Amino acid sequence: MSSTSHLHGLNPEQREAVLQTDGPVLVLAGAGSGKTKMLVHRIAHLIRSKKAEPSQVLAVTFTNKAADEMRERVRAFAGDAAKDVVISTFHSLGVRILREHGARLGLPRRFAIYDTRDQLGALKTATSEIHIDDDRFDLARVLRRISDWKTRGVTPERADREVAAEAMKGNRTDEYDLLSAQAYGRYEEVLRACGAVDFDDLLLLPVRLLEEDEETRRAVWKRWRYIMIDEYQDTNGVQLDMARHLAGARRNLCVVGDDDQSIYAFRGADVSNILDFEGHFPGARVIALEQNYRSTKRILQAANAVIAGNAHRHPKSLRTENPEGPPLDLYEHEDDALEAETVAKEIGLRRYRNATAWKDYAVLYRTNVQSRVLEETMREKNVPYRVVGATGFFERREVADGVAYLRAVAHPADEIAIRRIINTPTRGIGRTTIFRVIELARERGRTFCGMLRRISDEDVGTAQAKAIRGFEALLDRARKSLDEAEARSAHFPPGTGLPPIAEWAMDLFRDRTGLIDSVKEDEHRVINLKDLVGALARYERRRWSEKPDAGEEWEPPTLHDALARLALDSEEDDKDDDEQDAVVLMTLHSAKGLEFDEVFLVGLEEGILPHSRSLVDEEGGAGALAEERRLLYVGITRARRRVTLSRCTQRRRGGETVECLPSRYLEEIPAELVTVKTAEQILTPEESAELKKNFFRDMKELLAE
DNA sequence: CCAGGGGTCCTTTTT
DNA sequence: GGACCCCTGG
Repeated sequence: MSSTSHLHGLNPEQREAVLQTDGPVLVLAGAGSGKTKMLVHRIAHLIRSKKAEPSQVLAVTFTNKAADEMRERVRAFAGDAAKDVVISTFHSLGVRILREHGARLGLPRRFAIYDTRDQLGALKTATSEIHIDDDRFDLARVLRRISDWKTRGVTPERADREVAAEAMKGNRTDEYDLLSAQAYGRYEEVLRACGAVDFDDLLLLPVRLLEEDEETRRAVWKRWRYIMIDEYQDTNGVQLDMARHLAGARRNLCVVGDDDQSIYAFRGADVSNILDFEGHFPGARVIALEQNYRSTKRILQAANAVIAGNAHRHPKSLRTENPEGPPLDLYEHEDDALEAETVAKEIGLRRYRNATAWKDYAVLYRTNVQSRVLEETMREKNVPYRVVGATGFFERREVADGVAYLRAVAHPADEIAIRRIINTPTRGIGRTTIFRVIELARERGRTFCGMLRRISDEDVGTAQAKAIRGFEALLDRARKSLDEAEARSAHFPPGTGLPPIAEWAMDLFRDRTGLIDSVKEDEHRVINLKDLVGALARYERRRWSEKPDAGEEWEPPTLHDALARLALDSEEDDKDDDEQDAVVLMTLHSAKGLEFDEVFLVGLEEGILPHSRSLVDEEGGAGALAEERRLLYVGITRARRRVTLSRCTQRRRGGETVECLPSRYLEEIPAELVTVKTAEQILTPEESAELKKNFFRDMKELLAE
């Protein structure tokens, strides 16, 4: 077999990118240009041409969703030979490196991973300890500042010096800068004392290891010989460093991305990483994928017109051989309730007329709050929908409590988790007692958790001390029974019932802690807790299904590992799998990388898109507006067949009604591509009757099932 | 000292 | 729907 015979089905650009396996390569992949297909072929080519063992190939993505999808497609295309290829997110890769080599940085073998909520808790501990009145400050803002330093690799000492230097020069220093610099160091200490790392650390610490530790470096270079990075335009400074270290002297690095789809500057992503790739990796080949396979000509023209307004871009021009397609629609509504209603009606009508499925339609918005009205209206009109992303499963109070219990058991030093559940359900340990414990811990130079373990009747009241001892005993017993559950889970494949760790968790929530009992008046909350147990069960089964055939190393399922995955994969909750037939609601950010037949882009107004925060220029500068434009570009290019835009002249925000002006980007779309409509035009009385009949029929079908 | 009820404010985008 | 605060009653 010739080594290139499997490349048919690719266009010449894609083929060139696949075959370019030595040295650094930048693939500028326009929207809808089949870049995932190209990556899948590239992986297969590396294996088939015997350039690398499957396990020496590493593909890095940003989201678990993207990793899952690529894994699936690689397996479908290249079969079992490719199952050892490592496809991982940056953060999971970080966990992997830290588990193996983190001890060199003094990290415990089983560290906790803190999400934003936990980070805020840790920051609050940190600021209260240095006697900063936290009421006056928005800690989320302080945290963003700290995170910003971390993603740029700035240490607390350097942050302190920089801020002090600015103040010395008499520059107007933000009091937030001063506070953040002070809090930063203490925040890091709190994390270490809790045996925890935050999301930034998952990138930062592995890079530090790769820089400072020869052994880690050698291990990584030995392990992976061909590196691929998807969505490269979203990398930040630390991720660029990681890319450099992973590639090493071999520089077999292939990055794929589209600078026009860079939408994560707010979390440190730096477009210049992709714009200056040839500077960072001299001698790099640059290949552009400019053929679009996804959208109609009109959609592409509209998208191109919008993005053309941005100055600093890699020049490229997308073309397509797809049909012209219908014009884009633009609705102008009186308010957001009417907007939602029209979207729901339109989808119902079009689905009926075109005999399409609910899941062919997506509604995209700039901010999560916008989903509220849409959800209400969809429910009202019996349109099945699915909200992707935020206010997710893990943010529900009871689920967060459940997870905190799991963490309190798995990580005895995890102060944030323990403080969250020490009095849920209430067991007589109130605020005053907690403050007393914090005070005592400081006086005696102990950690909060250490203090809890040694509390005496004289330290707090007798009743309180008893309650604390009871709580500690509860955790101890839970730890012992977890050991047994993990032992069973390691030795026996899961049967039909709940696997051991999941069963243990169920027992913990139901009997040991009374958590389920405390929420039993709300059926939903009980179900959510059971779903959390279900997530553990799925984890255990998956772990077993990944067990290699013989001899090879395999990590049996553990609660600690399950928690790490849960923390990194917020989508873990889509138990009712992706294939359910429902309209998809999500933010423009979540939509990147996806495609739909029809896309509704709502809220195209000044203040929403572009978002008001990008106008006031906190630290984003002029770049913020360019990023808003890219968001719209991403939104438009998600559609295969049809795009419907809408805006409102009024919108309810909080309690009051505010006036809205059309988004500045709307007038940049050539008028001949757009049909302007008003809500009255969509449905004639006959159509509306037709629609009703349709719903009736659906209901009947549903009941028949 | 603790629990629970009833106000207030707020919400850019995410691993 | 949250997180947070203040108030009341045990």
